[in-house]
Amino acid sequence: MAAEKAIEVSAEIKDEVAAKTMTATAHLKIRQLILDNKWPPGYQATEQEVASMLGMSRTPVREALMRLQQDGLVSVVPRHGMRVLPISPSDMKEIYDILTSLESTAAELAAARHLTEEQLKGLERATADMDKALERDDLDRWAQADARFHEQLLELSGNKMLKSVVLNFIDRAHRVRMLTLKMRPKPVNSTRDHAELVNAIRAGDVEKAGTIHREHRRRAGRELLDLLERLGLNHL
Amino acid sequence: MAAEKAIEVSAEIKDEVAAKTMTATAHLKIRQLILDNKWPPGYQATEQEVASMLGMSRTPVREALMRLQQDGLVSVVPRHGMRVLPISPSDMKEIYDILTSLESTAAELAAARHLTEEQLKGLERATADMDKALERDDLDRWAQADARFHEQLLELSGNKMLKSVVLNFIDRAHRVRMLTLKMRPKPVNSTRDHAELVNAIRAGDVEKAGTIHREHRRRAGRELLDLLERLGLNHL
DNA sequence: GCATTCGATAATGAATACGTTAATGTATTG
DNA sequence: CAATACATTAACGTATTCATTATCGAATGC
Repeated sequence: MAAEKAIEVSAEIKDEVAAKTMTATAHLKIRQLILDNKWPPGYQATEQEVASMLGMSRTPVREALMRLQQDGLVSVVPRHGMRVLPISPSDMKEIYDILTSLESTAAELAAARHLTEEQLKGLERATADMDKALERDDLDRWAQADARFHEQLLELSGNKMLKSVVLNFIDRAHRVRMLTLKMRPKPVNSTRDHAELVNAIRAGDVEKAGTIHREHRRRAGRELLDLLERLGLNHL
Repeated sequence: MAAEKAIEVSAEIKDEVAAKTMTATAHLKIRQLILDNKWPPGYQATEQEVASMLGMSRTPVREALMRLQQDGLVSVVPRHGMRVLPISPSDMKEIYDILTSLESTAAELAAARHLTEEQLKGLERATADMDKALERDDLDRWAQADARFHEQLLELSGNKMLKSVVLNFIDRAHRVRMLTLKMRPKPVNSTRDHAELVNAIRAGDVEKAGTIHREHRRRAGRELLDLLERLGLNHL
């Protein structure tokens, strides 16, 4: 009875992830389905349905769903199965306040470490890629480079726990950011912000690195929230 | 064969938590055993052993252990069961950097909300209790009041996700803080800091609220790390 | 005596089985 | 006709079973 659902699981996703355990596989696949909007906000399915779709038993699916619930991507309510959580503007505000706080701390930590040019290389490259992508109006590539920049920065902060928390919140916001990517003003000054940030980090200017990134995130958050409000988008 | 372990599960803990599901029960009980240091850092047990101790099957225990792993309290390694994670000084630094960042953000958010006296009541009471406890040299009670203060502050920030992240990191650091509570200098200026913070929040002074709390946490973190280093405590 | 290989053991990851309980639809009653 | 009671069903939570595989120890060879 769970044979087909409104949204089918594409074959690629079904096989490409050759992970270790079924639980890990289930977690990865479901997460990807959600991030890619293949399972849109509000999408519901019972444990058994998900299990059938993924070709495994309920046990690992159940475990994966519990993890995803902790990750803030789904909610699991008895008798109704899992449900992909929609993101409201107020959720986005919460997320952006957290990201602003933690990422600027990451910038400060990175600046305090007096990194070598070698270590800064990754940030430089990502910045350059963002620039290039922007020139070509290739927003998808820009987003990729931007993501790389942020991940590098987190890595360079040296704080592993901070990194994993931030990556989780980036996941939560992913869908909304992708959906609005092409609606918001081109991120022209984003590149400049990033370049300035790299310089501050290179100079070991903790204060400045933190401030630049805080302002950068604040602005981005405000723009995004304004957009959501203007468009009346309430649950994404 | 799992009948008795070096460390027995006390009867109170075994029964007092009458939660809904076995999984939730297991999670709560194990968490409590770890926070109370009944299962000290490095403590190991197989799924089956834990299940026997808690009087349930492996299934809910397994689920609980996965959650606790995400919470950063245990690690689960195949064939060796769960292991209570020790906290190193470098872990403590990571945790304190995160707490400093997020809690000062919480203070800023609270200040920005222009709270009513009614809402500030909880903070006032907690501060007063800290004072009283300190006068009586009752550090346990002081710690309780301190915890209440921080939880109230998080609540007043209005950011639920931030609150839950912070509470998780407070959990991770709990053991170390309790162990060092009586070794570090009496938190005499802590009360003053908190009173000042409440005033800044009352006045709606975002900048000041953030700064005060940031400095407060930074100082506390430094003191704690210095202590750990002086005592050569490496895994708690 | 020490290292290595082989095999018994046990712990895990996953599937399955089972009892409980909430949701749904039907029948009954006012 | 509306509301309530009841029966049915299915989803879940947990226990149990099963296959796989790493680990530990003993036996063997050097």
